[in-house]
Amino acid sequence: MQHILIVEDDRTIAESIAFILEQDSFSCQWFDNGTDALDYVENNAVDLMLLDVGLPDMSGFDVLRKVRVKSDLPVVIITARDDESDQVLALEGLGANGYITKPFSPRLVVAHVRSQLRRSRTDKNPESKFSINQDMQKILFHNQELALTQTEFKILSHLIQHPNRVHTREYLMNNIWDKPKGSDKKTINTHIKSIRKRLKEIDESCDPQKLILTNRGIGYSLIE
Amino acid sequence: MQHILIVEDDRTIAESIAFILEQDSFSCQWFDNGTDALDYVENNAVDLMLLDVGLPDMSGFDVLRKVRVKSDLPVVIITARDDESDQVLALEGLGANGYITKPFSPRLVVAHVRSQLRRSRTDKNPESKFSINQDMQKILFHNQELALTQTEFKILSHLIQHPNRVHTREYLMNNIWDKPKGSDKKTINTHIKSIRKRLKEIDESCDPQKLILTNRGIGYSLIE
DNA sequence: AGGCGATGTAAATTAATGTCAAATGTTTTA
DNA sequence: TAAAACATTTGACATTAATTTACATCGCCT
Repeated sequence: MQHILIVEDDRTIAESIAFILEQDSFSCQWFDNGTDALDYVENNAVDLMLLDVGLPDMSGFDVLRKVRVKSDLPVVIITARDDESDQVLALEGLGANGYITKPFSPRLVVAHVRSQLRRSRTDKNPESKFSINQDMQKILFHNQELALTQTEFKILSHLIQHPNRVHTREYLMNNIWDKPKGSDKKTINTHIKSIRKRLKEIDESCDPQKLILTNRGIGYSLIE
Repeated sequence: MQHILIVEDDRTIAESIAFILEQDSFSCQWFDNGTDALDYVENNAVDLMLLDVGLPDMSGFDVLRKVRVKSDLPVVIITARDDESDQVLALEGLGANGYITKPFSPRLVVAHVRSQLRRSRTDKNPESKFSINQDMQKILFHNQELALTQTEFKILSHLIQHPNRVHTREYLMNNIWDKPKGSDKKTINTHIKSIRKRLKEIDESCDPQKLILTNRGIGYSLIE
C-alpha cells in the first residue's frame, strides 16, 4: 500500500482528501504544520507528499526546499493562490512534481497522486522475485508460497513494497506492527533471521543476506 | 539534448512554446495534427510530448490513448477548457503526466516540461562526481557504489553537501557524529584516509588528496 | 631543519548483529 | 476450559564489523 503524507492546516480539506485517498486504498498521514511533517518524512517511508503552501509555521515552499535537500520524494503543491509565477517557481525552481490550485475536488487530488505515482511504479523492476497476495496474506517467492507468520508477513511485504531503501528498526517496529516505543530492538533481528531462513528453504541456492541486506547501524533493505 | 514533441494546431502558440524551449536548450518538433504526431512518436526518440486537446483531426485524448498503448512517454496536456473532470480523466484515466490550461505563459510550459523530465538530483548536478542515494544510504562515485561505513558515509555526505569549504576537525567530530569533546583529533584522519582509499579503489587514476583537500592546520574540504 | 599532518599497520575497544534457546503470549483444538 | 500448538519477545552469548587509539615513518610547507 502506498503511503501519502498530507501537509495542510485546514482540517476539513485534509480530512476530505484523506477520506477519498483511503477509499482508493492509499494510506495517509496528516500534519497541520511543516515542522512535524519534515520530521515525519525523515523517519518514515512516504511515497508522496501533498503540500499546502500556507502553513502556520513556515511556507510550503520552504518545506519543499528542505525535503529536496535530501530526497526526490514526489511532492504535489496545493495552494489557494492561482499565481503562475508561483507555479513556475515551485515546479522549476524548487522541484515540485505537481501543482493544484484551490478550490479543487478531492477526485482531482487523487488523479494527481496517481499520475505522479504511476511513473515511479514503472521505474520499479516488474519482474520481482516476489509477489504479494494481500487478501490471502501470502507471499510468493519464485512462485512458491512462503510460510510466514503474521509479523513476518508484515515486515517482508513492507520491504517488498519499498525495495531498495533502508528501513530503520525503529520504523519497522513502530509502523509495521504496533510495538510500544523503546522495545528491544533485537526483536526485529529475530524476525529477519526467520524470514531469511524461510527464503532459504524455498531456494537453497539463494543468499538471503543479499536479498535482505543488513545496513549496519541503520536497518534492513530488500534488494531487487 | 532532450527532444520535445509539440502537438498544437495554433501555430502562434506552438511557435512561442518552441522558441522558449529552444532557448532552454531543448530541441523541438511541431505538428498541427494528431495523425502526423503519432506517426512521428513511433519512429523517433521523443523525450516528452506537449499535447493540445483540440486538434483538427482527432481529440488530444485519443492521441494520448494511442500513445499509452505502446509507451510511458511523459505527456503534458494543453487545453483551453478548464474543466476539472477533463483533468481527472486525463491524469488518472488516460495516464497524462501533466495538465496546463490556457492561457499560459511559455515559461509555465517550460516549468512543466522540466518538472516531468527531472528524474533525480543525480543528474541535476552532472558536473559532480558524486551522487548521494539517501534511500540506500549509499554514495556513488563515478556512478559506482562506495562501500562506506556509517561514519564514513556521514562525513563524506556532509562534505559533498557543502563542497568547496573547509570543515574543521572539531566541527566534523562534534556535528557529524557525536563524539565527546576533546577526543583525539587524529580519529578523523583515519576516517578521511579510509574514505580516500575507497575513492582510489574505484578510480585508480584519481588523486584522492585533491578531491578531499587537507587544509593544513584547519581541516578538510571537498573540491568539486 | 623542524613541525605538522599524512600514511601504514596493528591492536584494543566498542558497538551492532547473528544465533539460539528459553520465556511469554496468543490462538486453536480436543 | 485445559492442553497443545504456534507466534512473539527476550536475554545470553558468539560473531562480526566499525571505531578509536597507538606508534613508526614519511613528506611537505614555512
